[in-house]
Amino acid sequence: MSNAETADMPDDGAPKTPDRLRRRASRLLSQLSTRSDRLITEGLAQADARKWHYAALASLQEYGPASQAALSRRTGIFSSDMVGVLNELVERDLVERGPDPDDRRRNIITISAQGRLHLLRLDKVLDGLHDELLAPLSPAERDQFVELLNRLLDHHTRSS
Amino acid sequence: MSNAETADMPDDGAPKTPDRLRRRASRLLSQLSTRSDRLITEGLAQADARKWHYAALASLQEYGPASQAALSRRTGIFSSDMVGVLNELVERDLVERGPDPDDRRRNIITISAQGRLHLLRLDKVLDGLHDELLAPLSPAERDQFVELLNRLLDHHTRSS
DNA sequence: AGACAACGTTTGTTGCACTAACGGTTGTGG
DNA sequence: CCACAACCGTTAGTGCAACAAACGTTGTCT
Repeated sequence: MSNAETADMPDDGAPKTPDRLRRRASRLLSQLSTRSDRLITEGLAQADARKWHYAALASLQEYGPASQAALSRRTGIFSSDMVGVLNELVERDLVERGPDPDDRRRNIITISAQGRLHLLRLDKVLDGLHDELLAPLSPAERDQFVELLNRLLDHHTRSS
Repeated sequence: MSNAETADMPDDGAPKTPDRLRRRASRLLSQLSTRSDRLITEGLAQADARKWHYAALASLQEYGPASQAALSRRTGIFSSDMVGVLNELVERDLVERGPDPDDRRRNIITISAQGRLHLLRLDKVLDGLHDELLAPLSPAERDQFVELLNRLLDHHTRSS
């Protein structure tokens, strides 16, 4: 009976967030994630791109040509969604999609010169956006934040 | 020409995530958030609850009876969604919804004894789930993680 | 040969964040 | 007093991301 405010005023003034909610990592994560998502999505839209474009291009750049299935596994994008992403990338001449002569089930996706260039541009854009996203954190804190996220994500992807 | 693997093997073996993606906080956030969301949602489902139930009950417990609009502001739930949440809570006798005699536009929502009890149970459930969610982190790291999240979220809710 | 798995694709489902519009009510300015 | 804006709760609907199901095609294994 000592913790709750049960005074006469039932309402507003300062509509503050309950303490319980400010302590739950799950809630903070989902709230922050939607803000972050919106920021990134809008930022990339001005470069005529989506975050999945970046994921696919980055994967191609770092690991070389790959099949759509391999791309799906590396980026976490579902194959069903990968189709559309690659359609858009092909449309923009950022990648090329050709049949694999050794395995006619597969397509081989290759990044183009324009694709590499576009990837560099997107890197710049994302650098700026992340500066905005992580603005209140010092460089050291940003690194630790990323490290904690990676540890958590690794843990939850292994046991899936 | 020196960084990409352009060997003969075009494909799998170890479908690892590109480095670029492992460094972007936005991506880590959204990936982790979906895992976390699923974990919490499934866990709460076994207690016949959703995360929004918790948010509403917590807000009522900490700040006392309130109108639906006030609840919306405090929890971040949209009024349009609040309707359904409260319907479910009323159905379970966890809250009571009555008209405000002083302002006939409003409803006054009050948490019931059962509601308080249910909230305690949910706290226990969430404690367990967060133990699972934050498993790889030490207690100190968990605290710092939550603090960083709060700082970021505060920053991005002020400037909205 | 035949069973089975992987590939790319289409289609559809679910849940969430969010917008738009509504009738009903209140407070405000003139 | 009365027009008018602002707020309330509610309904309906949009857009998008994460995912599931099924398909025909192609490769692999025995």
